Amino acid sequence: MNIGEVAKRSGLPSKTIRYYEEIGLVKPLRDVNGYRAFRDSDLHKLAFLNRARTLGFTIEDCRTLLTLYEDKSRASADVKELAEAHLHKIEDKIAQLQSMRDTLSELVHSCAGDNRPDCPILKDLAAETAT
Amino acid sequence: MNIGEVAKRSGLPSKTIRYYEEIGLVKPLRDVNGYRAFRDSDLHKLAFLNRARTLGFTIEDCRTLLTLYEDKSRASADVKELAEAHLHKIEDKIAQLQSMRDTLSELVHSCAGDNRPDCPILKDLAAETAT
DNA sequence: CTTGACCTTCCAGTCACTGGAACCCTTATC
DNA sequence: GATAAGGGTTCCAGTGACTGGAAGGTCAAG
Repeated sequence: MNIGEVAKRSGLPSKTIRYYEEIGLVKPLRDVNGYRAFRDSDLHKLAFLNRARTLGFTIEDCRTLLTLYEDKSRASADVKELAEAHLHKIEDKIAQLQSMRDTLSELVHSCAGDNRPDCPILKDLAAETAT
Repeated sequence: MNIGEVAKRSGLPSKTIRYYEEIGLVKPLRDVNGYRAFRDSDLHKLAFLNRARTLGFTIEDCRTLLTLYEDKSRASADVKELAEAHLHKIEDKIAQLQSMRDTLSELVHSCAGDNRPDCPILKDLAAETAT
C-alpha cells in the first residue's frame, strides 16, 4: 500500500504518517521507486495509534502501548496503570476547565454586552488579588 | 520595580514577563544599568494578563482584552463577544475530554490489571473500525 | 575582594504536528 | 513524444506559550 491509501484507511493524514515514521513508530518498507510500502501490520499499527491519540494518550504513551501490544507476555496491569494515570490527567484537566468555565460563564452573564463601556469582565480581570 | 518583585507581585515567572515584553504586551522602561524598570501600570497589566491567561484566554485574546481595557470608550459587547467565544471553546474542549474520559474509564474498569496478558484496553485500541 | 543574589541577552527545546517549496514517478490522453 | 494530473519524496520553517540553560554584567553585604 502507498501512503495515500494507508492514510485513508487509518484515518491519519499522510503528513502525520511520515512523521510517525520519522520518530520510529512505524517502519514501512520501501519500493524501488522510493515510495513507502506499507504492510497490513503497518496499517494496523497506525489505526491503533490513531485510536490511542484520539483518547488523548501522548506519543510516548502510544509508543509504550504499542510495545505492550506487541509483547504477548505483558501483564495487563502495566497497561491499566498507564491508562489510569492518563485518566487522572484527563480528569484533572476537566476539573480545571470546568473551573474556568464557571468563572467565565458568570462573568459573561454579568456583562450587559451593550455599547456602554462598563464591563464586569474587564473589571474582574483587572481586580487586585490582595494588598 | 525590578523584574523579580514584579514577578512576585504579579504571580508570573520572570521568564514569562520577559517573554511578554518581547511580544509587546508590556513595555517597561529601562534603568541606566539596563535593568527593566516596571511602573505600577506595568504590574497592573501583568496581573491582568495572569488572570486572563488563567481563564484560558490565548495571548492574542489577551492582547485584545488589554486594548479594550485601555480603551475607555469600548463597548462592553466587544468584550462579551470575545469572552463568549472563548467560553464556547472551553465547553467544546470539556465535552471532548469528557468523551475521552468516559471511554477510558470504561476500558480501565474492564481490565483486570493483573499479571495475565489479556487486556481489553489493548483490544479496544486495536479494534478494526470497519471492514 | 569576594560571595551570592540579582539582572541581562541569546539560543535551543518543548509537543505533535502542519504548511510549503522543490522535485520525482506514474498513468492517461493527445 | 509531450504534457498534465495526481500521486509520491525530502527538507525546512512555523505553530503557542513558554521554559531551561549558558555566558556574562550589576549590586549590596561582609
